[in-house]
Amino acid sequence: MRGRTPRFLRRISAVHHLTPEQRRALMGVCGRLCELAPQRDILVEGEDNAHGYVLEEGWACRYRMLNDGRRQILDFLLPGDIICGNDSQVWPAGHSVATLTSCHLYLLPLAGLPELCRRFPALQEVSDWMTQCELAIVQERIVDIGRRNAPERVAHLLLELMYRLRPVGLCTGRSYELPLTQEMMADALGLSIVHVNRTLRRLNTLGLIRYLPGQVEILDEAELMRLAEFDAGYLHQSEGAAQSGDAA
Amino acid sequence: MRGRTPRFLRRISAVHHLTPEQRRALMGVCGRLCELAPQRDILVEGEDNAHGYVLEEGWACRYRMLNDGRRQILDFLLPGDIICGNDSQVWPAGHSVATLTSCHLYLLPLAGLPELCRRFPALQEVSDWMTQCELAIVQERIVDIGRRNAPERVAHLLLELMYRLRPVGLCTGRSYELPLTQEMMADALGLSIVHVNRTLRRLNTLGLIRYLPGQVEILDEAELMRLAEFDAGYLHQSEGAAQSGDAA
DNA sequence: CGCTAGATTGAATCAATTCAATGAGCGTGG
DNA sequence: CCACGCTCATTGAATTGATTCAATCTAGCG
Repeated sequence: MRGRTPRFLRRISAVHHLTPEQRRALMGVCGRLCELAPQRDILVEGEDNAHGYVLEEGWACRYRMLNDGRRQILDFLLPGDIICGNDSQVWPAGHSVATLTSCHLYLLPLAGLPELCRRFPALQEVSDWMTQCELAIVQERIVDIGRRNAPERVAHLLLELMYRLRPVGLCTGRSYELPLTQEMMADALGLSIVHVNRTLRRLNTLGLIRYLPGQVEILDEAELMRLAEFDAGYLHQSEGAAQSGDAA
Repeated sequence: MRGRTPRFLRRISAVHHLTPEQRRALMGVCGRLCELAPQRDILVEGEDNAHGYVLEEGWACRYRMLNDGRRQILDFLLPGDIICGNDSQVWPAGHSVATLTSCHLYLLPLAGLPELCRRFPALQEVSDWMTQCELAIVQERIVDIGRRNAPERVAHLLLELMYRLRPVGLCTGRSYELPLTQEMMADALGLSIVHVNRTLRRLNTLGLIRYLPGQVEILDEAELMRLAEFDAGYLHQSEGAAQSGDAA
């Protein structure tokens, strides 16, 4: 049964009440579900993008490349997230978006959205909320990279991912699948691969997490939150909804 | 004569055409102009904010504090910028906003805005555009802090500020007033004060900039842009408008 | 079985921080 | 008018967190 409701509706519903009519309207603007291999660009920096996507399954990221090959991942995109080329149509995208794993996504033509939001002011609110979530996440990342050391950064990322995966049913208790290579984490956290490795290893040894490539379990959530000064508030999830998970 | 048009209208007009009616509507929602001393909190992290502000004069910033006193500045706010507690009403602010210099600002009650945007779809576009500008700026900051070294970061910041100050008439040719202490720059760039100092000094010596506390001149813009891989596109200014300055 | 991508570890190096002083500019009060 | 105290800028020296370089190890795969 579960899995029938698209993940993005699940994610929205955890925070915003949607009438059946609004759900239908949202589903209506989505194109058909398509599949993409890992490591494929979805949106490319500098191009104009007439449509976005809804990520139903798999992980993706926003990223920027520097000339000499350095990469910075701006944000991870998880199932249920909506991917707009940041800039509704007018401005060329300032960054690229790529799949990290194989993904299922709905095409989302942006043309109809403004009209839809005008017809359903509640959807304008939802849209604003999503934008604010995104903004809050990148702001938190700035604090991470700018002022937290490696263990704090890694801890913060692992907690953020847990809290974001919960509402879409991808976190069982305190463990979840983490389909990121250490290189991807490094590119998101502004660290080197080697240092991410050492840091994960250390958090393992300290008994705060159990990390195995592809899988994490948060062993000592309280201590990890203290270490990272993590406060889930910035994710803008409602209190109750944050608890719902597959296993809950 | 100049200065009569509020800076935020000037900033918007550089990119979006506004009808006289829309201008009046925008001015109409602004409260009276008030003054604030330097280093005063405008919005406080964790509080609900029923209103925003329009920054007419002076510099401010969004920031987050960590428990041990580390500070991260997320974004500088310049004259003409609009300051909403990120989260329209519903969510407590995830960060604080404070003045850096003494400031003049209009109070901006948020209550009326959604209705106004519905009445003037063009204003919804303007609002979205502003949000996207903000998002793009913090994303660029992530690249800065995550993957650029100190000289690149400082160069990038100085260029960004120049390009942002131009449309509001605060950049004369290639020099502008920079009312930031080196500590503020350090907190924005994820560096230590000492290192910011050395880096500014180095850029001076290299002849790329002329920095004196309170004042910057970009001496070799081309080389500085190459160094920082700076591309003003992310600021979402229209091509032509970017050229207008007090001295132009 | 050899190949490749990713993970892991040690050692050397380096960019940036911290610690510690000094200097310059400014406002205030004696 | 000048001395004191404050903030901010500047510089040197020591330290360190993180990177780079270089191997080795492992698992999946044709």
